[in-house]
Amino acid sequence: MAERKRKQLSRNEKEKAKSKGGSDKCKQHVTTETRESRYFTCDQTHLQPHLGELFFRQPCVTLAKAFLGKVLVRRLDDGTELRGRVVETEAYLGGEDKASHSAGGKRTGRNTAMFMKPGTIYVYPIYGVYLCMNVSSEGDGAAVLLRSLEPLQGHAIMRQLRASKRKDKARPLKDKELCNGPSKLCQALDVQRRFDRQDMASDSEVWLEDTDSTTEVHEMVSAPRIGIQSHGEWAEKPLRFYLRGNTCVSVVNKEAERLCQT
DNA sequence: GGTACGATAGGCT
DNA sequence: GCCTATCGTACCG
Repeated sequence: MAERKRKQLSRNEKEKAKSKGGSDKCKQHVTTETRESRYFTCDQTHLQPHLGELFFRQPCVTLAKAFLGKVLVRRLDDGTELRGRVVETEAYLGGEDKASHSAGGKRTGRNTAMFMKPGTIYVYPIYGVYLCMNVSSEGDGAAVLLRSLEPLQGHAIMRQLRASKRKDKARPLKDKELCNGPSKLCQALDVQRRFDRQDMASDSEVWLEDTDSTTEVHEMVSAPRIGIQSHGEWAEKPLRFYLRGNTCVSVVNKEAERLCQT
C-alpha cells in the first residue's frame, strides 16, 4: 500500500518534471513517426546493429546502466521493425539479492535463463496476465530487468499491440504510455514467452543497437527498485536506473533525483 | 488534470 | 499463497 502511494506520488512528480524541460529528447522522438524515421536515417551510419556478446558480459549493475540509451529492436514476422530507446532498468544481482528470482542461488525451470550466458533473455509471466523481460548479465543468476522504453519507431503497431490487451472503448494511449512499464513494453514489442532463453546478442527477432549518444552521469538517476517492498533491506538498495527527465520512465523518484544531483 | 484503490488471473513453489 | 503490474473507475480540487 505504501508502495502504491509512493508510486502515485512519483507519477505526479514525473509530470511536473516534464514541464520543466529535460524531456525534450523524448518529445523529439515521440512526437511523430516521420520524425523518428528521419532521426534514424540520419544516424544510421553511427549505429552498430546488434550489440554482441561482449556488451552483455558486464557486471549486473554496470550492464543495467549501460542499457540506458541503447535501442531495443524487435523484428516482427512480417519484417516490421519496432524500436525503443531503453530509459529505465533494474539490476537483479542473484545470490545475495533477496529480491531476485535467483536469490540464494535458487535455480528453477522458470529462472534458468538468469544462469545462462550474458545476453540470454529471461521472460517470465507475472500476476498471471503480464510478462517481464530481463537480460542475463555477468554473474551467477544476475539479470537486468528492462522497465521502460521511449518509443522511436513503429508507434502505430505498438499502440495496436497494446490496445489488443485493453478494453475496446478505453481511451487511446499517448506515445509515452506505450512502453512505460516492464509489462507494457513486452506488449508493445510483442515479446513472447518463447523468447525466454534466447540470446539477445545473436537473435534475429530481438536485439540491441548502440547509438552515438552517451549517457552522462548527471543524466542518470539511481533509485530503489519497484514492487519488491517485501524484501527488506534489498528493497531499499538503489538498483533501479533511469534517464532523468525522460517522460517515458514508469516511476519517477524525486527524492532519489535530489540525492543523485551532482 | 490528479490521486487512490480494488480487481484481475495464472504460473510457480 | 505469493508475485520485478496494469487497468478502470471513482473521487477530488
